[in-house]
Amino acid sequence: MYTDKIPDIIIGRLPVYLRALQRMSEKGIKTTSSQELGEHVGISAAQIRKDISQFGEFGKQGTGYSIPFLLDKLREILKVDRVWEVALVGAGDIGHALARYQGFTDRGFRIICVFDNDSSKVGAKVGSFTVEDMSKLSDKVRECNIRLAMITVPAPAAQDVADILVKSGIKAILNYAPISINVPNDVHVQYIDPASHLQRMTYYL
Amino acid sequence: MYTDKIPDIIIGRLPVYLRALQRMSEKGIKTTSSQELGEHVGISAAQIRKDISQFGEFGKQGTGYSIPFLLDKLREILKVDRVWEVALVGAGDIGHALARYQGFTDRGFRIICVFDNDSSKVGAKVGSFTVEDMSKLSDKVRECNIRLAMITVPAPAAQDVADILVKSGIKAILNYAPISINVPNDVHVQYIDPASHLQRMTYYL
DNA sequence: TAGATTGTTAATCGATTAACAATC
DNA sequence: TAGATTGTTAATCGATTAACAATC
Repeated sequence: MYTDKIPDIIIGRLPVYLRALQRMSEKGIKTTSSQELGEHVGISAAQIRKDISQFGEFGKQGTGYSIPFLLDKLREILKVDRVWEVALVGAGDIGHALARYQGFTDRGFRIICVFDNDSSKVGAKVGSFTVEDMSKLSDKVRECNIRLAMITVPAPAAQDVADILVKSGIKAILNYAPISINVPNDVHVQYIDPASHLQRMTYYL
Repeated sequence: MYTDKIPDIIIGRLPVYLRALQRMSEKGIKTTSSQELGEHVGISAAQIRKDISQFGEFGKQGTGYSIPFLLDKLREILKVDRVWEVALVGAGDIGHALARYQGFTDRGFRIICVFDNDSSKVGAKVGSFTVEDMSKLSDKVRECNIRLAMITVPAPAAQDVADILVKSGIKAILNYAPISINVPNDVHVQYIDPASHLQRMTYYL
């Protein structure tokens, strides 16, 4: 175990392991091996052992890994052994879907507010939330000390929204707008763009 | 230029370049450099030149790349110089959002049918589509020779849906269900799982 | 004990970067 | 022409794999 500086590519695989282990756990499975987990997620057993061993000796020779134990450890490593409050900006179709999404529960996240700049949407209900005006965004993020946000506004508005979020203290952004956004080095961005994902596959067809 | 076997990691960056170039083009910009494009997408100029040069000599010393020309080439390489028909399975909130999503137009994709196994949803309208029963899925995919599908069903149903899709001839799947699915080697899968994307960032907070 | 599987090492493989001649 | 920027090479850096001693 050497906790120096873990490569980001390893960090990116941990949520995949965590997700698979959560599924196994739901099925009542209590133990797994790097071999078995690897078959589930499509990653070699050697790589899984190497990845996990970066953080400690979580397995047992001969028997493999205790799923509840490894779940705890991975949640702790990824800091999702708590619940993060998330701000959602954009109350369109995708925003609606996210506001009502059940999949954040038990994975460490909870949306707590929804914003839009469209006055016809402000005040309306989206899931269990009342849409607030964009002008309230900054204060809310600061007051509640929110660190995470999701952007589901149209592409031309995304950079402006990102700038406001960054200025308000947001440190991680999940961007659904199909455009690259520029943020300071200490702010993390992940992109979800279905067309890009599809384009990555059509190359091979 | 050596068209041997392009690494998948390069293919994965091409949609990002394509997206950025499309934005520049919309703004009326006609020319760019590896330097400028790199600043937009957060990738080094050297890497962009290297990636692009895998496919041909598309730039000019001194002036850089013609955006319309590079757009054409990238679309051709990624095979999105045409329109791919896509089947959507799952008419929940995410399915709704995708069915109504305007972002596929001009990026090479068009949803042509929506399926669900919930009899209360079958026959209902989702965007401009009428939801069809899952039992019709296989025939439809075969008849229309559909190669691409998106899965937006709950996790426990995703593997079954994937199996049906694969058996019907689907070769690329965009999976929104938060679970790894197993498919044959010649079928491509991409995952969209907001919780996983967020977990990848909380590590750094 | 015998069998199974980890954690880790060393070797291999692949990706990124820096540098620069070529040339627009 | 002078300045800018490509495409490509070689060097560096990083990731993956194979193998196996340790040990449950």
